[in-house]
Amino acid sequence: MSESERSLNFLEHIIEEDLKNGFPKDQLRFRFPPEPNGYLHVGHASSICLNFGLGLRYNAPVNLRFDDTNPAKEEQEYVDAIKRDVEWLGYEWSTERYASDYFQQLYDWAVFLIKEGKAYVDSQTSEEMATQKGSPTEPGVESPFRDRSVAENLALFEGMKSGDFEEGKHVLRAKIDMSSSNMLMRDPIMYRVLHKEHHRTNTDWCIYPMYDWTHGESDYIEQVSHSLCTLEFAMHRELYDWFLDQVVKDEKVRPKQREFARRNLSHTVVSKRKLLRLVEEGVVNGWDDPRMPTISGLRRRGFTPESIRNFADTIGIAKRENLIDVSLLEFQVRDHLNKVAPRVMGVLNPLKVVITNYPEGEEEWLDAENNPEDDSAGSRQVPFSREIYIEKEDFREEANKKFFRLKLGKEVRLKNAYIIKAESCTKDENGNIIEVQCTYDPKSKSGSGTEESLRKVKGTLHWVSIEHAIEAEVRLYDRLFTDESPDTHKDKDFMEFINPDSLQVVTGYLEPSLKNAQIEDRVQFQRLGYFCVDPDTSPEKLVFNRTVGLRDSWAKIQQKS
RNA sequence: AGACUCGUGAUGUAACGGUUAGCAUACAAGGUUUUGACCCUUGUUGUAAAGGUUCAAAUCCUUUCGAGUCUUCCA
Repeated sequence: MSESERSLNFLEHIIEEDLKNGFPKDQLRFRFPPEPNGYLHVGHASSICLNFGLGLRYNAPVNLRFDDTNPAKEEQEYVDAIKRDVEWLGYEWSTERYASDYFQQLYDWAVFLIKEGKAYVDSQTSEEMATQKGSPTEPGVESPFRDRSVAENLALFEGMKSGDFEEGKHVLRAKIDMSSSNMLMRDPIMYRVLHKEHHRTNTDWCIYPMYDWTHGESDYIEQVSHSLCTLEFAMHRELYDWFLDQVVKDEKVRPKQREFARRNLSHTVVSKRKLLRLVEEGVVNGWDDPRMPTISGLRRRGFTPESIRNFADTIGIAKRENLIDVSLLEFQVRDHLNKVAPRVMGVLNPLKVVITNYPEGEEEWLDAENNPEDDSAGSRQVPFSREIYIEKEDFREEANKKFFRLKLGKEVRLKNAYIIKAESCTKDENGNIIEVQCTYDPKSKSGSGTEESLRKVKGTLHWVSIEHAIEAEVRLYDRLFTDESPDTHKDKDFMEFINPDSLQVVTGYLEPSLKNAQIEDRVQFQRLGYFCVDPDTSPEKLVFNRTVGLRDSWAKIQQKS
C-alpha cells in the first residue's frame, strides 16, 4: 500500500485540519520524550514510530527529548540505551534535547508566576496537602499558605533554590482552583526540593520541576506543534494548557497536546516494575533477554527494525482500549525475514540416517539456493555424505498418507540433494528408533534435470551431513506468559502466568557454511523457523536464538486427528 | 458514584451523513511448491443496546449498558 493511499489515523486528521486552517506546514514539529529511567519497550516503539513517522510524512523535524526532571530515578546509562534503540529502529532525530536544559528558563517563568500571584510556596506536609485536596466528588480546601505575599513567596522560593531547606519542607504550587472537578487543577505542585545529584546538571539545582510544569513549557521552548502522548495524560491537558497560557506569546507556535491509546501487546507485561521483577527474580537473564518486550530484547531475539516499524504501521493508532495479539508482530517479522534471511539447513532433534548404497568415505558438495525470494542472493555448497541427520519427527515406521515425510518403503526428497527411500530401521532396547537405513537414487540429484530428479515426491526434508555438521547451542523461545493479559487479573499476580517452557536449549547440527556466522546474523533454518546469532557466541561456541517459527500447518493437521 | 475518554468480526484498524461496512492478521477450503514455509484463489464472522432526527445513520441527538483513566513532592 503506498503512503498516499493509506487512510489517515485520527492524529493525522487533526494535523490535516490544522493545516487546512492555515497552520504553516513548515512549522510542524514533533518530539519523542522518554524519561531516562529504564529501557524502552515495544510500547515505546509504537510511540517512536508514530512521532518519527509523522516527521517523515510531513517532512518535519522530530526532537529526541529526555524528560529528566527526577534525578532520583534517572541515569546516563538509560540515555545511551534509549539513543541506541531509537537509532536501531532506523530513525534520526533533529536535535537531542533535555528538559534539564530548560531548568533556568523554567525557574524564571516560575518567578514570573509568583509575581503574577499565580504561584505560591506551600509549607505543609504532603499528607496535609493530600487531605486538603479533597476527592473527585468533594471539593478541596485551600492551603493556609495560599495567600502568602509575593515577597514572602519570592524569598522562600529563592531559599528553596539555594538549598536552605530540606526535602519536603516547602513546595511551589500553582494557584488555580481547589474545587475543580479535575484533581490536577487543584493547585498542582510545580517544584519540589530534591537534594540529589542530577546526571547532567550535577548539583547545580536542588529544586526540580514536576512533569506538568515541565512538559508543555519544554514543548513550547522547542516549538513543538503537536505533542502526542498516551491517554492517561488526557486529564493533564487542561493543566498543560493552563501553564502554556501563562507564557505563550502570540507570534510563536502554541503546542497542542493530543492523546492516543497506549498499545498493549498480548502475552507480555511492560511496566518497569514488573519487568524489573522478571530480571531480579531470575525469570529472564536480563533486560535484553530475548523473551523481554524491551527493544533490546526484541533486537536480541532477532526482530528487525523493519518488522517493528511495519507492525506499528499496520496496527495503527486510535483512542480505544486494545490488546494486540502478539501474532501480528510475529507475522511482520516472518514477512520481512522471508524476504531477506538466507536459507540454511540445521537439524535440532537428530536422527541418524545411513544411505546404504552411497559409497563409504565419499562426499560431494551440492548447490543450494540461498534465498528463493531473492535472485541476487546466489547459492552456496553443502556437503553430502553417507551418514546424515534428519529430524526425529520426520521419520515414522508407518503412517497414514497425510504424513508426507519419511516412512518405511516410501521416498522423500532431501532438500538440494537426492531422493531417498527408507528400507529399515534399528531401535534401542527401549524401542526408540536410533537409526534409519535408506537407499538413494543416484540419478535424482536436485537440479540435474534428469527424469529421475524431476520425479514428484510429496515430502522434502532438510538434513545435514554428520561428518561435516557443526554444533551450536540453539535457544528456542516461546512466549513468556501463558495468559494473554497477565497483569490485568485483579486477584492474581502476573508471575502466576509465567510459561515454564519459555526457553528450551538444544544442541543443533548445522551445515558448515554457518561456521563464520556473525553476531546478529539472521537466517532461516529451513522448515524450522528464523534464527539469529546471539551475542553469547564465541569462537568456540555458536549460539542461535529462534526468533520465530515458520507457520506450521502440519502441527494443525496433527492436532485435529 | 464526580469529571474525562472510549465501545466496528477472533485481533488491530478504516469509512468524517450517501455503494454489497474496506484493509491487514486469524480461521477455513482449494491451487502451487525441491521449505506442510512463502505465494495465488475463494470463503467465514462485525457497527454494544434501545429510541429519535433524516429520503438516507457506524457516523448526528437522547437514554441505557460496558470498559478505561484521574484522587503520588513519578513521568
